Amino acid sequence: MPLDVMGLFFFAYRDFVGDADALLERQGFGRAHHRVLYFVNLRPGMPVADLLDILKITKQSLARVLRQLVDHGYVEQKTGETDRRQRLLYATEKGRGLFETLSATQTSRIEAAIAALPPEGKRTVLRFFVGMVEPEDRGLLDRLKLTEEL
Amino acid sequence: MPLDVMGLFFFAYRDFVGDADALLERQGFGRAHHRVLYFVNLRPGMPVADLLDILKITKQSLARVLRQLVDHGYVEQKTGETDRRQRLLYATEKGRGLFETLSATQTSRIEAAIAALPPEGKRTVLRFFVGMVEPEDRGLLDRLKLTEEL
DNA sequence: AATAAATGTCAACAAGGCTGACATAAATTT
DNA sequence: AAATTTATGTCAGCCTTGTTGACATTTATT
Repeated sequence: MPLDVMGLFFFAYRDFVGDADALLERQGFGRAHHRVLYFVNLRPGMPVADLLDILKITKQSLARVLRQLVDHGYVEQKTGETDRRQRLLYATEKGRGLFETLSATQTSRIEAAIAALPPEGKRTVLRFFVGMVEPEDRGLLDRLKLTEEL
Repeated sequence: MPLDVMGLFFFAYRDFVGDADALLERQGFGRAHHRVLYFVNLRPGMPVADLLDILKITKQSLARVLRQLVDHGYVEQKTGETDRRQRLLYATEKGRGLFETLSATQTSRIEAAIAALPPEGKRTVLRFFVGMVEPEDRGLLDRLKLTEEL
């Protein structure tokens, strides 16, 4: 059993998400808000249904978090042009600012970890991550343009 | 910003932990129980304090989960020999069995992802993970013998 | 006109984090 | 020997973020 991979995966993810926790708390937000901010910043104009597929949570859970982000002016919703039933999600200027603050420590941590690897290190790590994702979701990774370096 | 690493890290971890969720639910357990089972299987005889350091949760949170594991016969506690204040944690035969069941799908997922990488792939990934961990906790990784392949 | 889809909302519940306060036994320090 | 510290446990209550089920609204599709 690859016990070492399991364990180190746990520690790495623990410290990766831990970076933003203190900052989030000050805003009265949690990790769920951070995840929404990440995807809304990554692909502005994403419909609610896509976010539900990505986060794999229920719409009720998402609604609660999203409402707070909208109410506090971090995210705005616009009616879709081609399909007017959709609410397309956009980060506001304020939302982009918060996301960048939250990401600053994560970014340094990632860049330091990659800098210590051999030349092809980043590609290898990204390929590992893709390999860990459910095959049926790999197309989604492409659509989100997360696999462009591969 | 290494947005791709952030996103793929999220998806990979989501599907990694998701593997065990269905199985855990049948036992009435959750991810917290799984994490305890992992570390108790990895290093039998671990004192409670070490587990608290690792999981970075409060003793009250751990106590709840640990109590259920002990009550259902998956984990047993023995008084430390050198320091009789300590309660050393051991997985029972039943606990080892459950852990192996929970790990089966995670193991295949990890092995498949690594098999698709170049020869040095596993080492690169492990080194990345270590690089993501807080420097002050890297000694802990060594003590847990999670860095032996590096 | 009927149905389906995208979204929102209300209500109730559970897991698993948290804090604070207090208790006990064993080790260590004074 | 006494005082203090350490390792652990426990009670009580709170918060975030997940869950299910039911129902409403608007817009698209059939």
